[in-house]
Amino acid sequence: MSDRSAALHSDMLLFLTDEQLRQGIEAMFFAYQGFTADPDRILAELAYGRAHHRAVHFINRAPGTTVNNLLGILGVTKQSLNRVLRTLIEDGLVESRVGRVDKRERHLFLTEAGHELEHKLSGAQRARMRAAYRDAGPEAVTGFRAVLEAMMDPDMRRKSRALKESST
Amino acid sequence: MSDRSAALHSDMLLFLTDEQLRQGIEAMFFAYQGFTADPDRILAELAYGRAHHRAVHFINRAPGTTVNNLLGILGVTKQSLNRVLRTLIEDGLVESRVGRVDKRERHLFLTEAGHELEHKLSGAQRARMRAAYRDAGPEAVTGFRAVLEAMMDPDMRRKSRALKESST
DNA sequence: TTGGAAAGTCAACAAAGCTGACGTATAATT
DNA sequence: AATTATACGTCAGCTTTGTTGACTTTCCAA
Repeated sequence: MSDRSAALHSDMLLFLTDEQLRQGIEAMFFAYQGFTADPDRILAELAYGRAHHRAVHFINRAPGTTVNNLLGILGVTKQSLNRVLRTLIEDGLVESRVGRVDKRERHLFLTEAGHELEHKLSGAQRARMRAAYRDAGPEAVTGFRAVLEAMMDPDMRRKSRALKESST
Repeated sequence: MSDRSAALHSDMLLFLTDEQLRQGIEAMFFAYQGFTADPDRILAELAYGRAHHRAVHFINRAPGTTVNNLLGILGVTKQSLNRVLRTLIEDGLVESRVGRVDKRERHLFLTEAGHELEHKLSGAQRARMRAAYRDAGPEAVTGFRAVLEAMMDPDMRRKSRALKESST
C-alpha cells in the first residue's frame, strides 16, 4: 500500500463510522420530508397526491414519453400508474396521443393546465432546492449531487442521466 | 455590493439554472428510491413495511422515547403509528413500558429480536451509504450533508440535531 | 374535586401501492 | 396467413400506511 492510499484509507476509516453513516441515513429521511412538504400542501388542496406529482413531473421532462417508459422511470405497476393517469387525463391536465409509427403506444403530453400545475409544483420545490443550495454553498452542491448519484441503483442512474442529456 | 459578493452572486446566477435545480430534484427522487430499496426487500419477506422500519430505527436511536415524541419525529398521526407499533409489540420486537412519573406515557424499547432486525435493516442501508460515500469521495460527503440539512424544515432540523447530539 | 388537556387506543375510511386475469389493437415472426 | 409477442387499458381484490373521529385513562390546575 502506498503512503498516499494508506492516508486515504485511514481517512476513510476515520470518516465512515457507524454513527456517521446513521446520521447520513437520518439526514436523508428528514431532508426527503422537507423535499416533499411544499408540493404535498399544494396537492392536498387539489385532491391529488404524490403519485400525480411524479407523473406530471416526468411527462413534463420527457414530453411524448410512452406509458411503458414512464412505468420504468417511476418504478410502479401499470395498474397503479393507470389510475393516476386516468384522473389526470379526465381532468384535462394530460393528453394521450396514439403513436404514429407504433399505434400501440400512447404518447403523453401536458396540456396548458397541466403545465400550469407542473410549474406551480416545481416552483415550490425549486425554491426550496435553491434555498438549500444557497445555504450550503456552491461547492456543497457538487458533493451533494455526487453522493446522490452514487446512491442510485445502476439502472435508475442510467435513466436519470438519459433525462439530463435529453434536456440540454 | 462588494466585489466579493458580486462575484458570488454571479456565480450563483450561473449555477442555479432552472435545469440544474430540476436535476437536483430528480436526483433526490432517484436516490431515495435506491436508499429504500435494500431495506424494502428485507421487510417484504417479513411482512413489514417502511413504517415499521422507521419506527424500529428511531426507537433504536432514542431508547425509551415516548409515543408522542416518536410521532413528532416521524411526522405521522398517532393512530397511524399506533398500528405499526402494535404489530411490533405483538411480534416481540418492541417493548412498551408505562411511564413511571407520568403513567399516561409509554416508553419504547427494542427487544433482543428488535435489535436484530434493526441491525439487519440498517446494515443494508449503511452498506449502500458507505459505498456511495466511497464513490463520491470524502469532500463530497460534507457537501451532501450540508445540502440535506438545509433542505429540512426547521423543526425537523432541530430534531435531527437533537438525535445526533444524544448519541455521542 | 372537578373539568379540561394530554397520551394512547379502537374504528372506519382513503390513497396508492401490489398481484392476477383478461381484452384489444398492433407489430413482429414464422 | 397464421401465430406469437408487445403495448395498453381495465376489473377485481388485497395490503400498507396515511387520515379523522370517538373513546379511555391519567394528570394537573382552577
